[in-house]
Amino acid sequence: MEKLLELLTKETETAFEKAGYDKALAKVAISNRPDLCEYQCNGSLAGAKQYHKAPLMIANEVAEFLKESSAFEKVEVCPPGFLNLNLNKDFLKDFLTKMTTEDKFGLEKPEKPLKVIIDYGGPNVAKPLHVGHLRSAVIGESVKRIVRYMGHEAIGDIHLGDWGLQMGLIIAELKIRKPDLPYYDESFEGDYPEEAPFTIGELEEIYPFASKKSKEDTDEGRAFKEEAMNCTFKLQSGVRGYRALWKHILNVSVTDLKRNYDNLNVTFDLWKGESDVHDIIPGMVAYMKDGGYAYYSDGALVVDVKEETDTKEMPPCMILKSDGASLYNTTDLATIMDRMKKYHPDRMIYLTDKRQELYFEQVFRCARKTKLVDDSTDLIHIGFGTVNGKDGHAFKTRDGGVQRLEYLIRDIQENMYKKILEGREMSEEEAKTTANQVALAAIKYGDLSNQASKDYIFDIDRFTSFEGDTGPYLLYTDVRIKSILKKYEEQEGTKAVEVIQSPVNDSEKKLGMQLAMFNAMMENAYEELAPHKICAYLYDLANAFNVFYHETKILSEENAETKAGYIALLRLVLSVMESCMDVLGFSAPERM
RNA sequence: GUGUCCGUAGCUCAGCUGGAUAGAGCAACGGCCUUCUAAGCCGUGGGUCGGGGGUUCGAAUCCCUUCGGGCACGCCA
Repeated sequence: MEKLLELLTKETETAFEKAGYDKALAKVAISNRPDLCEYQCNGSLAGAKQYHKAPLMIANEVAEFLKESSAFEKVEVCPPGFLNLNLNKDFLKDFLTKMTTEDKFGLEKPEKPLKVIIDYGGPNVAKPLHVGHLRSAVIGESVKRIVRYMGHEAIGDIHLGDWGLQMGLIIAELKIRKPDLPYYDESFEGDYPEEAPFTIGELEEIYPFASKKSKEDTDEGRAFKEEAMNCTFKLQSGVRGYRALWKHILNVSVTDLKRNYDNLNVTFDLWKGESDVHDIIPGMVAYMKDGGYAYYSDGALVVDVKEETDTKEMPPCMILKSDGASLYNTTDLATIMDRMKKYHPDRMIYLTDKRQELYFEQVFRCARKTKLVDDSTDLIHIGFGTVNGKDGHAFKTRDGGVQRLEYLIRDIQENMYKKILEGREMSEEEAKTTANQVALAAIKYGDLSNQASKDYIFDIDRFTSFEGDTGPYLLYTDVRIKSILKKYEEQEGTKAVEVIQSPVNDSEKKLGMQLAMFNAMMENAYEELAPHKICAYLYDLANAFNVFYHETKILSEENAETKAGYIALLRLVLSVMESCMDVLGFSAPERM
């Protein structure tokens, strides 16, 4: 269905044309002077020059025709030529009624649904998630849901870091710690144990230990690094025992990652990783050489991605290091090739730290130049800012270490649990479930309500506060509505028919107007891939509801029709709110 | 050096495809619960939108310049 501002613009367009002016001037916007009017049209000012006429005259002429429109209950001309408009109440009622009957509140379906792959998460195997992984997961999940909500096909891929030197480091260290395992014996032909020879806890300890050892500037350190590289080579060459050990590492790690992402209500359709494209890299490299795209520069194989229009320096995209080894570029390009072959997506969206912007520009240009993708596929990088602590610097624990995501979440959950027990009578079990739900909303809303591209301060006290522009506030509002609806059903049963009425008071109208913006807002959030727009809308909607709530006695309303109308309005508010929350990746409890 | 992003109230941030008096939240202060969850609502104070120039009837928004800060710039990811 059409968007409210489009419908209103149609009315003003007609009036502009009838008065003899270009309808392109007729755009209606939400008023920035709510004390004067609800909507405004500034076209008369813009058209003054074109028509050599005072804007006030144009506005007056247009206003005469606009008064015939049934969409407005007030049309006023304000010097120097503003058209101030107020919406007709029945027009609003009809619009809201239509919203309730249409799928997704009247959001238009795409003519041709796109296939979109979203590459987010990007954790490394055998390394615990830390705060830095939060944004990719939270924003990526929301972007995926936005794309899906708009009616497109979205495929989320976690894109694991599962193939590099890190794996060799772990294997080399295991070799030292558990030399009796059968995996290193290349003459071994029996079956390997099904059980992994380590736990996730051990794995998480081994990796940093091995990594540190390999960087030591001693004979032992250098020898260890060499052994790790050797192990990496054997793994990548397909040596049976090394592959089996790697599988164990992968399985143990993925199980743990799934658990962590589940806690965040983040799910992936594909659990692909760098290892999945290992076998197609040689073919891709040959293709780039044969096609004349790639050449050797300082020993490394590169593809030039500089364009004539560039004003900045643009280093070439490196395909192979001078020692012949592949690097991140290589697997990323091979992944693009693989995805084109298997899925042929219309878009690929990558979520990483914004510091990788130039890198992705190079990769995308290279993919296009070498014709791994054609013009029908968009490649998009969403670079997000850093999560900082209250001091404005990168988020750290009290002792200066990297904060594990799991612990951070646990702290916030406990914090919420205490607050809920303080404020409400609730069983311990319900309080715990509710606390986790509220904690998730606090974290996600705290993150998503900022523009993705900007750095932001992860202020636990602020995010977990139940006051102001926070996740918990939204949930609280949602719960309030549920509570009223529940009481209403106890009073009236479920058989009463509720029909939205024309608003009688100002706060009710404001609430309705905010609801009416839903489809335009969602479309805009999709176009800009900007979850923070949904957050802002949700907050405004919750605010509008709370004002309405305070001014209106709903359940004690004596006129049955009016009361049922309120209930219909509340149901709409609730379902719009919950749809928004779902797209953001969190939800509200029944009570809190 | 080249490029890029940012600078808006004491703090955290919106607004940036140009419109009237620049908005929220927090913090401060003052009101509102015998009535649907006060985790709420209403109100007060608080800003030469980093500085300077330009375009325009009109600039936080567009252009130029300058200051301050972040980040990135071939063998990391």
